[in-house]
Amino acid sequence: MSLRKHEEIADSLTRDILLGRYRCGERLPSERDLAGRFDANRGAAREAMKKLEQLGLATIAPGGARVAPLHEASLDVIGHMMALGDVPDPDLVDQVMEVMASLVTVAAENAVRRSSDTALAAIRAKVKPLMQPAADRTAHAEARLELVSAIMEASGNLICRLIARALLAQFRPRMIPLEQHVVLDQQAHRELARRLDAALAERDVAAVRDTFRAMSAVNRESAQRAFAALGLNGSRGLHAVEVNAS
Amino acid sequence: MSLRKHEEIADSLTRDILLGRYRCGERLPSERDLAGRFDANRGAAREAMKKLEQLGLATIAPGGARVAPLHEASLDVIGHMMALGDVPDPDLVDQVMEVMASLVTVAAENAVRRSSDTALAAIRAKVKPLMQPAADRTAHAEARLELVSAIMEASGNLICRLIARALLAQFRPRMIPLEQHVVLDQQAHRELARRLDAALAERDVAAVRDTFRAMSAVNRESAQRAFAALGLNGSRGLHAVEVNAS
DNA sequence: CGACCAGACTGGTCTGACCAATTCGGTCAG
DNA sequence: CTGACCGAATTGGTCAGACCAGTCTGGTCG
Repeated sequence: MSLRKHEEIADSLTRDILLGRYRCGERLPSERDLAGRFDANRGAAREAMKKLEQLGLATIAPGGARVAPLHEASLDVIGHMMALGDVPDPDLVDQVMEVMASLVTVAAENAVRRSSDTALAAIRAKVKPLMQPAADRTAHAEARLELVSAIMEASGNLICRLIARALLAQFRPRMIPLEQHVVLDQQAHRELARRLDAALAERDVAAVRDTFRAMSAVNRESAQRAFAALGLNGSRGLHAVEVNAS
Repeated sequence: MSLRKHEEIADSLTRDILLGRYRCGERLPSERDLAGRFDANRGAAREAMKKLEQLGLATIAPGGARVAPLHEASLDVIGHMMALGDVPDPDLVDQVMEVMASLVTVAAENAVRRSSDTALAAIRAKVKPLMQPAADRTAHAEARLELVSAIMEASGNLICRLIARALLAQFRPRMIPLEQHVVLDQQAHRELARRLDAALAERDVAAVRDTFRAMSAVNRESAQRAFAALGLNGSRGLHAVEVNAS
């Protein structure tokens, strides 16, 4: 058990809430109660509760802490939601990829409009590896991520960067167990990369947008195929974690 | 001074970091030092540092805490960034509105595709008020927000909802001082609302997308006009808060 | 049956202390 | 003079115990 006490408590409570063992609005155990139950200091229990509040899973007030509605949680909960099972929920993964695609498109439009020629050339350099047959799966994924990072950086939109970073930080580690089942349509991807490169060269905003949209569709489909290969069809777990109003 | 000690310390440090008084990578004062400087308990200083770490503004490790690169911060920093001056930075506001527009579009596409007829009718009911001359400014803004909320809820994309909620929670309060200077092109907006209503009725995804894009353009322009009315042209403060790599 | 009140309970804060790891300074060998 | 090296001071991490103000609960009284 390398986890510190407050992490142990926080993880346990997080799981319990996300799995619906506490209903929304219900009272959570008191700090002293938790401290006793986990054989820990009250400070540890307190820190755990703070963590839960930071995640937006609980509102903590004098008199007692209560479970908050899930739709008021922080963005950081999705990492915990994806960690509930040994494999993340397919629907959730698709939602993350959808939002990521949208953000990348926004960033790309800005990058195309605002970047200097040299900055644009740097981005195109990141596209190059995607136009050639990939050495292996992870190398290809790595190249795609580098392209996304470059575009985010060049976009000049800090909000975009922050959200994308937060999403990827929670998303990537949870996708590792799936990586070996992802079969990307390399040929289609190479063709799209070529189109993207051309669109960037001409600073054709509409073409860049459309190409990214197509790319994201390919990625999302391949991810869902990976889930299917594991015998998981969509719409599975998100219903258990009901998004109920207060 | 109704602020508690740890809030006072955290706010002070947050300002100092965001204003660049501490460089990225630089060491922050120790907890004991802060406690002495603010005449507070070490627990208060500790809590303040925790808050900074939660904001992603600092990485805190045994041996000392250091300032983290801004682009690795949490989404919650933008609220603090917008609170740096008496009026938020125009560029930052535009970035937030751009991302929001993108998210709303994504949500709307999903809502159109996935909603039941009754749910879609509920959304169209939120569009109705926007098709008529608004009673006053705030009522119109309120109506737009309700529409966005309804679309987010109907989208079924939890990530979208969480991000939009987090953004709006930080965005709205900071825009209050600007509200009186915002002059929205009511006629154009009514026309767009009509187009949106028609597109929703026909479940025309492309039309919905285009209409939202146009709406967001109108909103962004009117916001920037409000800044111009205050004598603030774009590109002002974000350069002071340089986004420097580690 | 409802209003009300006291006591138990809760989170918020403070004090003071100890530990392990990291920093930082000076020291000493090359 | 430079470098490695080592120990003391400092740092964050944790713990224990205590008090306060506000909330909540359960029983009592009208």
